Amino acid sequence: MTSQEQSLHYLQSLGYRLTPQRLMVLAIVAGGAGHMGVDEIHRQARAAYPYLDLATVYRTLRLFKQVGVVTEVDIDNRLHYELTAPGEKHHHMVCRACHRAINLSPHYLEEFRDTLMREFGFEPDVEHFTVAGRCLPCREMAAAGSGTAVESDVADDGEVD
Amino acid sequence: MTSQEQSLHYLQSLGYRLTPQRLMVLAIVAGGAGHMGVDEIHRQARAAYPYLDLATVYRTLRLFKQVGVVTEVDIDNRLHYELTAPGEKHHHMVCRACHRAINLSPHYLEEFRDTLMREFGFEPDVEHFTVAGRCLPCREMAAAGSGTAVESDVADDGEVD
DNA sequence: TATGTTATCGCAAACTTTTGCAATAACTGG
DNA sequence: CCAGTTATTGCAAAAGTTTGCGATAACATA
Repeated sequence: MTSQEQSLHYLQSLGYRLTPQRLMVLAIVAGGAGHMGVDEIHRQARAAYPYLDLATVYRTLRLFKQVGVVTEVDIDNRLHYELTAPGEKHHHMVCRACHRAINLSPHYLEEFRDTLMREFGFEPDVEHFTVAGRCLPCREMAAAGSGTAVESDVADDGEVD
Repeated sequence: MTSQEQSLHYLQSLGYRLTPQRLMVLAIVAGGAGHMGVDEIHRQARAAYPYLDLATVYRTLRLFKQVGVVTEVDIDNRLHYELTAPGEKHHHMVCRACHRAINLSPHYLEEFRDTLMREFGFEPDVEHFTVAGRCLPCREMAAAGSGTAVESDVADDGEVD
């Protein structure tokens, strides 16, 4: 059985119902390469199933995230989702200049997690983790010229309002 | 000169203008104990200056954060701000069950930051950092009974929709 | 297969945060 | 102290996300 079918089975075992909307959203997220924006998921889903509401897409993705089927990434204040690949789990570093997301192996977080557990009894959600910052290309660009490693829209730092 | 006056001076030195709105917001955030929600800041500000718009509050706080005057904390999907205490800088652990924020010394992040810089050239924003997770009281409560260490509203995990 | 229970959906509206724009006010130089 | 420049404001509206609610459909049981 495919990993999609496994996910659906798992949902059902938790008492959630299998609906065409959920199948649809799962298929689309599984089909897309990398993290997809919510609106893109919605647009694709509506192509096949025109009545599917945006709110349903949000609710479905939130559920999928909760049970670990997808991973949520906040990119420039917008939610994005990707299929959780069990076994190749990873975290994200999101550049605040170019908004690209770079994968990060869980290895880099294990020690941090252990420390928090030991010192505070605080159990961090490290099943997924996003760090904001500045990526290498953008930092070099900033050092040299005016700010971003990609040509797209970017609110650079020095500006006023 | 007080730390508030220093902040204002600093803003001016960066070319930003000193407006009554900015003074007001700064005074309120400085006066409040701990992190304050945006609406609470707005409410208090309007008591003394009724025309102050919510958008201005958001813009002002974003500016303050950008220049390092305040620290932003995301608590349960809502922005909160507190005065940045230079010298006693700290990060936050936010419990996803009770939504309380626990302070975290920067010490715990230095090594993580160094690793990311060394391995990826990625410079994480560790001037402020928020980790989501579950605090000790909530975890104990969950192990025993129904989920949260405080009586307030909480979306517990097991529920559906 | 028919029936009951209730999770889920679609819709509309709320909520939080951001943005465009014209009017205003803070700073600058004379 | 006055006039010019332009950052900042208030307002209105957009954008992204969440929520309430009645209707519907998925699952369980008989």
